[in-house]
Amino acid sequence: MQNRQAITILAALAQESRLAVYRLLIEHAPEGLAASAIAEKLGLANATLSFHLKELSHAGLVSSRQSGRFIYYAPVIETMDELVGYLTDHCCSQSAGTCVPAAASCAPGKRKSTARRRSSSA
Amino acid sequence: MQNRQAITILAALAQESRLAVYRLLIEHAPEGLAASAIAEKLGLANATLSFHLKELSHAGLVSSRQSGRFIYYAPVIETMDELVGYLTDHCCSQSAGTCVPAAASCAPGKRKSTARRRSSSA
DNA sequence: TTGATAATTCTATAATCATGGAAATATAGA
DNA sequence: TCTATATTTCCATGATTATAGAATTATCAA
Repeated sequence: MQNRQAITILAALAQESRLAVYRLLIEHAPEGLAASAIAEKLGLANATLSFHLKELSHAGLVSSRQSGRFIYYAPVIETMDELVGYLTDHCCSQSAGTCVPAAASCAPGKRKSTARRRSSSA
Repeated sequence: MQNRQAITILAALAQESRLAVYRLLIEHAPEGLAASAIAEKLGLANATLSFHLKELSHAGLVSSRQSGRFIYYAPVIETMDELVGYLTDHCCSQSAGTCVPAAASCAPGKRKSTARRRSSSA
């Protein structure tokens, strides 16, 4: 993960509406929700939601797929995995202490592998 | 973790200078670095760094302790732990898939316990 | 106390971002 | 095709944020 990408991801999540959207989509992972359903559940104007979904997509935090007239948005868990890794990268490397690297995941049924995760995880 | 706190933490990290400060402090966990050392390493003006350190402190991402004329700043790992938990909370709860809850940690020597972590971790 | 160093606060400016109405685009069904 | 529905883009407005010079506060050593 590059610095600029991490900033983009963090900025995407550091906003009330977008964080609510993301967490709602996490609940509905992996299939996701249609934009109209998100707008209704969170009480957001269409234009506002569209703006925020674009930000989340651009950050790689959500993906979209068309199904008829609906566009379904779903979270991309790998992105969160990588972000957490980046944030705690090289932890304590300049110190004497031993360190447990970070990991984050939420994969339905199967655990998606990323560069950094706790060794004992399945 | 409350929604507002998560926003504060994410916003604190979603800025180039602050993310650089945080990652630098992570490297130097757990003892941290003096403000002057941070300013020098990252090439930031004193006033600018002070502004950013206040944001990071306010978010609970760093702590400070005075030592003579120096003020040492160190990362607070527990905050990152809790944030990651919050971000992937209730993952897939509205779906059929099984789900591995998230965890993040970087504790020198000992693993700090938080509300949510992978069950198999030490 | 005096001088030097460390860090913060004050302040103004420039830049970026969130919001939603209105218009435009896309899809589906009849 | 025509109509209804789903979503996005355009645009203007208000609000928030980053930056650093200058002044201020705090600590130490002599």
